[in-house]
Amino acid sequence: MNNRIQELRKNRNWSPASLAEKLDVSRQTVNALERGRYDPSLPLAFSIARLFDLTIEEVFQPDQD
Amino acid sequence: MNNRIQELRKNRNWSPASLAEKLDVSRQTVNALERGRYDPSLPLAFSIARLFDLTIEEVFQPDQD
DNA sequence: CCCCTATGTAAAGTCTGCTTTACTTATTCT
DNA sequence: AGAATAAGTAAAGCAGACTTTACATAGGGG
Repeated sequence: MNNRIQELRKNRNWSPASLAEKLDVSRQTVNALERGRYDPSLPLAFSIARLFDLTIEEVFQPDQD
Repeated sequence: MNNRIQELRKNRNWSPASLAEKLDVSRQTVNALERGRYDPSLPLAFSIARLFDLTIEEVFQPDQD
C-alpha cells in the first residue's frame, strides 16, 4: 500500500511531530506510515484523509497485486 | 466504525462463505466484520470496496466520535 | 563550540486483525 | 426423522498496528 502522507504533510509545511499531534498518534507512527513500514488501521486512515480533506482513495493506493 | 457489508452481500444473494472466498479471507472473518466485532485492515477494506464497486467511504462510516 | 529542539530509529510490550480447529445450531433434502 | 451442508461462534495462536522509552543524528542560534 502506497500513500501520499509525506507529500501532503510537506505541502502544508507541517512537521512530523505536529502531524502526529493532529492525528493523535505518536510521531513514531507518523514516521513509520510515511516510510511505508506498515499501513494505518482503517479508523486512522479515515482521520488522515479527513485531515487533508481528501478521500481515502486519494491518499492511499493499494499495491498493484 | 459501521459498515454495509452484510447489506451489500445480501443484495448480491451471496452466502457468507462465498463472500469470504471472493475476498480471500476466512468465513469467520466475514462474520466478525458483518457483526462489527472489529474493523478490517486497510488493504482488506480496499478489497471489499472494490468487490462491490464502491469507494471505501461508501462502505464504511466512522463512528460519530 | 555548546545547547536546544527537531528528527530518525530501535526494542519491548499491548492490543487488534485474521487464521485454524472445533463445536454447535440452523436449514434443506430424501 | 436422519443425513448432509451451511452458518454462527469460541479459543488459541500468529502477525501487524501502535505506544513508550530510549538513544543517536542533524541543524540552528547563542
